[in-house]
Amino acid sequence: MENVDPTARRPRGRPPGFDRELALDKAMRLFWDRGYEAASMDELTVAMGISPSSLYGAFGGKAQLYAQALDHYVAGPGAYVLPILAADLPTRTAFERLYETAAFELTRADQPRGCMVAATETQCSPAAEGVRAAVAERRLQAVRAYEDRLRRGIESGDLAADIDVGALARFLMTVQQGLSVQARDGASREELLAVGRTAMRAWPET
Amino acid sequence: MENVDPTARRPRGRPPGFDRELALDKAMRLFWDRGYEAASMDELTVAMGISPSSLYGAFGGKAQLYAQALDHYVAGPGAYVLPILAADLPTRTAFERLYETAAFELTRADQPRGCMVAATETQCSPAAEGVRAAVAERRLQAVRAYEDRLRRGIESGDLAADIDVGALARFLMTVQQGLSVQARDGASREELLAVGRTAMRAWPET
DNA sequence: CATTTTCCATAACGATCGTTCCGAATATCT
DNA sequence: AGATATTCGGAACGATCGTTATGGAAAATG
Repeated sequence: MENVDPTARRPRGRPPGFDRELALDKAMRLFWDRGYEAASMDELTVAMGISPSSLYGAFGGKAQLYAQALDHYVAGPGAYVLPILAADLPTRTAFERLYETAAFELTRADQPRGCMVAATETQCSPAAEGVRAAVAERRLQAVRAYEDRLRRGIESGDLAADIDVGALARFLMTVQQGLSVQARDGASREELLAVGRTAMRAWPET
Repeated sequence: MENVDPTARRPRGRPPGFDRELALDKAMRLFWDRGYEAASMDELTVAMGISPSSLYGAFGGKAQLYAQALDHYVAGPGAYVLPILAADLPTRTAFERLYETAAFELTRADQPRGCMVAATETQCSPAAEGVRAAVAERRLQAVRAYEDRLRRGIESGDLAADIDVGALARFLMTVQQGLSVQARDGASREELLAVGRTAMRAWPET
């Protein structure tokens, strides 16, 4: 934190007239709900409560705003994933909890449905290819995080050493992606929970 | 078939200068690759080899063209699903084969990657809400087809009568949707096959 | 209070969006 | 041949896209 001290030296000119974090949060929610291309600058500026010139001054442009909104998502509404993987739980329990939490988070009434990363930006115009690639990279990171967690499970002995870590991690991610589509299509929390429980039946015998 | 007879009576005016089915096929591939909104009329007319006026005359407009392209997909590249469900196979074998075939179809070099239905149009501008709803309805139909197949399995005795048909069907569909995202992200055929095999471990004991 | 610096609302930009209009082309029917 | 019917290519439409330029308001410093 900085600049919370009222006596702190402020820069020379007129101070910004909006809360940067709050504006970013509004942008995140619109991108999350609509996707990158379907969220227009007009809608963004209205949602954020700022003018185009302010948006460009503070964030750089639409693509850069999306990138920051994506970070804001991963650090905010999507931040539930890593702590569950990092927690001191049996490996199987960790993924059970991951799906339970996902079922809850993907269907919250106070948020757009689904995940901003899992199943978005799979199609786009050539102009948005950069954004698509950035989101796809996030998905790849998630698979790698799953793999790391599974390897840790093997090391700690609660997962057989001969399992195909890549295949299992990719399967677990596949279910997450499918859950996100289902959530966007209006599936209920209970339905997602049932899907997650069914998926966990694929867990390898120890 | 009709109008294959060369002596058949032609309608009054100038005959169309393009093959309607072929043009629809080209449109389908572009929509399949790009999604509805990211495929522009300009690109569509170029890909189809016709002018905007011909497109409107023959298909009605962009949204109607998409609807017909979606039918064309389901009757064409996406037609592999229903025969597998209808085939006289053990229920479990049917879904094993479905995933094997999906892994093959979703990664064909001569087609856009992924499925045109499974994980597309989950986000869009308000103007395209109708298209989004139409694709979502197709997804719902697929889940229902899975449920029907599972119920048939219970009747024929190769599936326990007390299983949660809805949950299992939805899980199977969830995996299909996730596979489509993976395919679009560049996953290999072998990786998708491995995911499918892993998913089938969730199959209930008989 | 004057000056300096920054912010921001508005308007305008060129490009592209989906759609429509119009004249020329090409067929059949009388 | 002339009238009629249908299609086609291309230009043009209004709307909206993301972005930038302009100019005045606001709040700091000196």
